[in-house]
Amino acid sequence: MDDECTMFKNFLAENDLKFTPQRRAVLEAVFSIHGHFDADELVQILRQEQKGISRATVYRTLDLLVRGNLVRAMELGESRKVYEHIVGHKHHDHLICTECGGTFEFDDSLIELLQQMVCDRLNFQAQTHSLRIFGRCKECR
Amino acid sequence: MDDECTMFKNFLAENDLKFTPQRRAVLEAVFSIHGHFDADELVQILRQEQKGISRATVYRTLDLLVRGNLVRAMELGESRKVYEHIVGHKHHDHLICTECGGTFEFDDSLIELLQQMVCDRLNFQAQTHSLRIFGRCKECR
DNA sequence: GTATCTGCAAATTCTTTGCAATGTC
DNA sequence: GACATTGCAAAGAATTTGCAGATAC
Repeated sequence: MDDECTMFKNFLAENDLKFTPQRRAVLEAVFSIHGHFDADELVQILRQEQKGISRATVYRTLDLLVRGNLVRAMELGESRKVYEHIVGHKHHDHLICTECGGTFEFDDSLIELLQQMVCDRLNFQAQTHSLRIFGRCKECR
Repeated sequence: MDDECTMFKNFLAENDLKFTPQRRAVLEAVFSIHGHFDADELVQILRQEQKGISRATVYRTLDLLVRGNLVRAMELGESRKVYEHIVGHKHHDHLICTECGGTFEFDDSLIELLQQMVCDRLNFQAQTHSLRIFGRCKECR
């Protein structure tokens, strides 16, 4: 629980940025959510906490967290961006139900292999990937 | 070249929609582009053709083309949506360079297999997928 | 003829930015 | 004390929508 805080502080220090109460609050909110969330959900959570943190600060901090590799940004087929924290959350991919909009995570092991093969062939240096499989979930079939 | 036109007409007829000159123009523009494009590029092309087709119509028609399975919509890491036509364009995935923003297509054969495995396990009925590998391309390394 | 289309401009949605006041190191 | 940061409100970018007149079938 202090892990991410230290990481964030380090990232900030390395870039001559400051660790403010607002940034701490956003960080805590982000790590209190166990799944996906979007910027607005974060704003709502922080609003409930009465900390008076502005939407602009949420966006700005989210950007820092992504750049600091504490948070991953994704598009799950919707228009707005969706985020999830990285620490203690291993990489996974998504099944997205086109009927109910639900998302389901799955682990990839073969994909890493495949990624390697493709990249070798094209002389590409892979950093990360995003695999989304769209279809109909168990319930909606 | 008439293929997509027939398909689109069929789709429209099936849904009690009309085949208008504007829709024909958008269709032709879409199939005149051989790679990815976004809504605005389409607007520009049509503007050059002096056909006076409005931005709203472009968006509306693009939506129809996607629903009619003539066009695929994707997000390649940018904020705006990117499209490509489907007919005569087999499915592929993308390598996206995080440095220069370039995109490179590659074919997937293993992925289909992997998709099947994952879906069987989770009782999910796959319709399509999108695999994006982010990293640095040959030039940018 | 009638229900669908179109263009227009206004509205939405999500995100970013300029600025003056404030706070961190 | 200097420079980063904040909130606010305004600006932006991409897309959607309401409406009145035009049009395909």
